[in-house]
Amino acid sequence: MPSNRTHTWQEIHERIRGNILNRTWNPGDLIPGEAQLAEQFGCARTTVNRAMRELATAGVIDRKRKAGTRVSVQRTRRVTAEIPVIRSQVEAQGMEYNFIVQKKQLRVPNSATKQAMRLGAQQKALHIRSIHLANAVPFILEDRWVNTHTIPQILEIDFSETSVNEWLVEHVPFTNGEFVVEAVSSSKQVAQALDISCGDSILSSDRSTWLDDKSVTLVKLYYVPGHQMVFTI
Amino acid sequence: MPSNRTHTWQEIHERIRGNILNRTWNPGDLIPGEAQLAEQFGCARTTVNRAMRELATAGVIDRKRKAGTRVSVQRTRRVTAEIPVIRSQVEAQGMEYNFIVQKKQLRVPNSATKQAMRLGAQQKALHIRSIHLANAVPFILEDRWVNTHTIPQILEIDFSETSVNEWLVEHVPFTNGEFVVEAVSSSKQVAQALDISCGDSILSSDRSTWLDDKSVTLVKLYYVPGHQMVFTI
DNA sequence: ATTCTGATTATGTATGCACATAATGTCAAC
DNA sequence: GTTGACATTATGTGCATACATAATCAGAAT
Repeated sequence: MPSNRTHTWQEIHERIRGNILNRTWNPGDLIPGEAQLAEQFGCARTTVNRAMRELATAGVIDRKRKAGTRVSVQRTRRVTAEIPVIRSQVEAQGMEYNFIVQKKQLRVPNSATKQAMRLGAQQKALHIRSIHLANAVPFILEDRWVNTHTIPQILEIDFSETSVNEWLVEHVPFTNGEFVVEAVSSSKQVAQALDISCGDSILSSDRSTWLDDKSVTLVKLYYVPGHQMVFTI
Repeated sequence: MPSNRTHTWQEIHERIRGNILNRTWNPGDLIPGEAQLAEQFGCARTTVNRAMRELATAGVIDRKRKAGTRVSVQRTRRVTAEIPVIRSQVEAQGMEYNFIVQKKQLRVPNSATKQAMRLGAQQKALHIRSIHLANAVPFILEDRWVNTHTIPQILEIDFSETSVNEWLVEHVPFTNGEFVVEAVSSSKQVAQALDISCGDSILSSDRSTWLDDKSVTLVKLYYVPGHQMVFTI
């Protein structure tokens, strides 16, 4: 037997969204107030409020106190994607994952990196370059800097079993970060590491993560040609 | 005078997040139950619930009925970006926006496109190719298919003033979609349109949007070399 | 040992109410 | 006409309570 509750917030969410999609209310239109909708749907204002709140965070409607709620006009498309740990990404495709650490040294980075990580002129950081393999074939080249002032314990870790990537995800939290994607032409060095032709068009991503105002790590990934990043709208 | 309310859900949100970041609770750890936290913070369970719900949708914690709440172990990085209307993107950089419509014809698309839009063998669709300019310099090449069965009214529109892009955003809602990014080597045709060298590495994005199970539009954008897409984590 | 059943428990959500807060409109004072 | 005080209003949030639901566990039946 179904619940005797009149409506769930999700139903209201759907009905409001439906009214928007059916053009009952057009972009820019003022939607009836919460109290009014609550009466119309036969439920509490709280319930309508929750449904509306979710719609607002999804960018479907714009809300302002006193002014009321209106259907968003410029619905900028918000795309999202889950960036998985590389191991999962490989194993999800039924391939065997491996990695090789090419370099690992504590040194003073170049000025661009120093600036990006807000390091002092003579401060060193841990530089790690590794290749991620799928079924023994190069898949991603990783060039990483780790701020040893923020994460001093990383110097003690042996990275022959776990990749830096995985260790950091497991052990180091971060508060915010940035992820930049661009297309580059593979340099000789990158081409050799990934076993591709020099000049091939490949995706590269730069990720920087922060623990409050302290930089944690700066990673540049070079993907093999043809790699796609999928986002949902 | 401050409110005599004990705590806002945002404060609780922050305190819980803080406890996670400070490693008071480690990844995988079980967090005290809602009732317990409510007592500890001196507020209603509803308030704790809301804070926890937000943390859960942000991917910081995992919740399961009866099992309890634990700090997420595999914190897959969820990145998001707002993809603006191209005009805004250009004007945000203080440049003048213009566009040129190169082609516009109703015809039967190739099989890949037909499949992607779930069109019948002989069904036609509107094909529009346009160039977006920033300060009169080519910025993005757009290759678009519009499903005229879903959006028949588009055939009546004059696209000399507004771009297809903008018209669709304004007038056509969609329920879901996909956004794929990859790096490609510019073909002769693309290079000529964007006024770049053939073979340059450029970003290309494919966006498909749907109104329930009916395809709305399929757009391929070719960006100018060096273009970056920025996401926040 | 295995399966089934029911109790227990943590999260999920609806409701009525009260009050907070921002934006807006109104109206009087100047 | 401009300014400023005040009422009004729609959204925002907190609380106590009640009940729903999924997962789990313990113990009984087989």
